[in-house]
Formats: sequence, structure tokens, C-alpha cells
Amino acid sequence: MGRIIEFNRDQAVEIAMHEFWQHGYSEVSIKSVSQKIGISRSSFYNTFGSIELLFAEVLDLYEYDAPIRKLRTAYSSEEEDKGNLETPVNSIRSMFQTLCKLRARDSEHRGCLIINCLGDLNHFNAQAQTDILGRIQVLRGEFHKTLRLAVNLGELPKHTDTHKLALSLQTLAVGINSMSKIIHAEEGLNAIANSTLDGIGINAAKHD
Amino acid sequence: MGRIIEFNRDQAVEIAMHEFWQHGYSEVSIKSVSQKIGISRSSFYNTFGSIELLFAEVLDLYEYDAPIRKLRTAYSSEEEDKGNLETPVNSIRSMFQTLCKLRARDSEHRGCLIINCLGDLNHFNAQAQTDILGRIQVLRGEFHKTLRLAVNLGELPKHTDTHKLALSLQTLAVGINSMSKIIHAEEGLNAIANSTLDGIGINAAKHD
DNA sequence: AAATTATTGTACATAACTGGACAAAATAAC
DNA sequence: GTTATTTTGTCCAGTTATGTACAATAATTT
Repeated sequence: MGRIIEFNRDQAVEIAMHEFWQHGYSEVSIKSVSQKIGISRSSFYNTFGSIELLFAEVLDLYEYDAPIRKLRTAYSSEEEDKGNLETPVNSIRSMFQTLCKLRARDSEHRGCLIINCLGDLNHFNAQAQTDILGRIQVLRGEFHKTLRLAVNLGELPKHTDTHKLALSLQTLAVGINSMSKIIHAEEGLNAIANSTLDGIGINAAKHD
Repeated sequence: MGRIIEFNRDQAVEIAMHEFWQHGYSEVSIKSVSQKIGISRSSFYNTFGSIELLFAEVLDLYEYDAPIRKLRTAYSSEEEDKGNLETPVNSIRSMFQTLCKLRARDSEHRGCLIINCLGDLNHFNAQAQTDILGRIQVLRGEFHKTLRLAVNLGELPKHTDTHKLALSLQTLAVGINSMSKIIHAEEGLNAIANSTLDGIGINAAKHD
């Protein structure tokens, strides 16, 4: 058996995520990210293979903790009985609230890594572009699942065009992520989110 | 008197605009843009000075024809009398319609040059960053002027928070510009725009 | 000690570009 | 022809980074 790996690989991926998020994909070189992680270029190649492969891992990591992952997308009778669950519509509202909070608290105002890639698409090869666009599609699918559940549970009208609404929600999220680079106050971002959500029918919970 | 300039300078700036718009700021080198224009590097330096100076000119040109420039922002009793003017709210709706049309018709789906810069901000020096952010602020001011006029003309309620609404409109525009890289159909973009505008109180004209 | 794997540093050839300098050639008016 | 400006190409020194190869060193187990 040989030498074991010294550095924490997961932590290295997190450090890399921050670099890509802060500086943009094309400004991060193998040299610079290796320095940030604290390893040599040779070790980088041994561990990650290439910058592209590392970046794909970074996107997975980023997406894993994205606010949209907390949306309620499925019906579960067990949890329904417990009365623990947030309604689908409320989970959308909460998601936007969390999003605004995270962006406001980000001292570097990095916006959203994935949406930043959308604005910077020319720097990626065709495969990476396809990956990024696909992720954005999948994220829209999360909105869609939640909306469909809301319709099924009677929270939204039966005739709701869930595709269109999912698109509007994603457009709002894209806008807020981008504007968060300029508008730093949480209440400002919340104001945008709330007025638009109210307007498109994603209403705050009513208290009985 | 010496030799006159051979190439059309205005046309060169347009070609450069397209390059920056298509490829992103940092992918455009002096060498590549000189080639596209059809001049030597030496002539480029003689004419434009630097890539930064050229880019500032490009932003001016881009902004000059931006859909938002067509918003109605001022009261004019002459034109009011002629009954020619679009109402402020209608001019906002038209603006979004134009925006969706332009983006859908763009075969290269370039989005918006200025908003792309927002996602790519790390590639600019501090001065250029300030310039870009300032332009985005000015563009929001255009929305704000139109909204204020709409309130003054009684088109919007007196208690309308025009600052917040301008922010929401800009967020929507940012979202649509970005999404237009994925959603290419004009009717898809229009659907997003219209549902959101309806929801935040920018309603389509009512016919008497 | 031998085998295995991780880490490092170095060398190499390559790529792509930059700004500045400079001079020759070209173009226009006088 | 002279003057003035534009265009061009070339050179230079510099920058930054890349992927690959490779060998030495280090760390772990058997």
C-alpha cells in the first residue's frame, strides 16, 4: 500500500467552488486554484485530472446545497398526517426568502454560480455548455414539480399553466441572483421577490 | 494634409460591438477584433487607443439603441394634445414586447450586452466595473421616470412605490435577457413578460 | 527491504497575446 | 517635390499559462 492522500479532497472542491464563484470560470487557472488549495500542479492533475472535470464536480457540489433543492416536490401521506409539511406554495415563498437572505449575506456578492455561467457561456466548451443549460432545465423542473403538487393539492387553480409559471419563477430567480450583485440589502431583494410572487399568484400563506 | 482614414470608424465600432456581444469581453483580443474589422493592430492602436477605450464606445453605441430608450419619460403638452403618445404604462409594455422580439430574432441568442457584463464582471478593471454598474443604474432610472409620469398622469395609483416597481421591472428585464439564451421562442418570452407585468400592476391597455 | 502510491519540482515545447518602437510604403493636398 | 497623416509589418521583450514527462523524495503497508 502506498502513501495516503494528505489534503482533504472535499475541502479542496469547496475551495475551488469559491474560486470559480468569486472569479468566474475562465479566470481560474490550474496554477491559481492549486495554490489556493495548497497543492502542487502535479498533485492537482493526479487528483482531479483537469480543470473541466473539477468544475463539473464543483457544479454538483453547488447544486447540492442550492435553495431550490429545499422545495417540496412530492406528496407523502406520512408527513402529511404529521402536519409537518410546508405547503408547496409556501415552500416556493420560503425558497425565495432563503435565496434573498443568502445573497444579501454574501459579502462578496457573487450572485449564483450557475446563472453566472449562463452569462459567461462563451468560455465553456460545447460539452460544458450543454451541462450548464441542462442543469438550468432541471432546476426549472423542480419548480414545475412543486407547482404541479400545488395544483393537485388544490393550492393553485386547476387551470394553472404550470409550465409557464415555472418559467416565470425561474426568470424571477435569475433576475434576483443577477441583481443581488448590485442590490445588496436583503429587504430590497425581498421586496422584488414578494411583489412579483404576489402578482403571479404565489401568495403568502393566509392565517385562519 | 495626409492620408485619410480608409475604413469606416462607425462601422468598425459596430463590428466590435458584435464581437464583444457574441464572445464576451475577455475573449475579444486586439488581434481578433482588428482582424474582424479588417485593419492591422497598428491601425487599431492609432484609432482606438486601447481595447478598454473601444469597449466604452461600444457600450455607448449599444445603449443608444436599447429598447429601454424608447420609454416615454416626460410630459409634453404638445404631443399630449395630438393624442399621439403612448401612455407611460403602455410604453413599458411595448418596451418588453420589443425586447422579447429582439431577443427571439437574434439567431445567436446573445442576450443583452450590458447584463452579460454583469455576469462577467470579474474581467473588468475597477473603472469599467463602475461604468457598467452605473449604466445599469441609469437604465433603472428610465423605468423610474416613466413610472413617476404614470403616477402623475393618474395611470398608476398615487401610493405606488415607484422605486420598488422600477427595481422589479429591471429584475424582470434582467431575467428575460438571461433566459433568452435558453428560451428562444418569442411567445415563450412574451408569456413570462406579460404574466409578470400583469401581476405587478403594469397592465395592458383597456379598450373603451 | 520491497512494493506501492502521493507529493513535489523541474524541464520542455507550445500557445497566445501584449505594448511599444520604428521604419517603409501608401495616400492626399499643396 | 514636400508635407502630413494613415497603414502596414516587423521586431522586441515580456507575460502568463498549459500539458506532458520524468525523477526524486516521502509516506504507508507488507
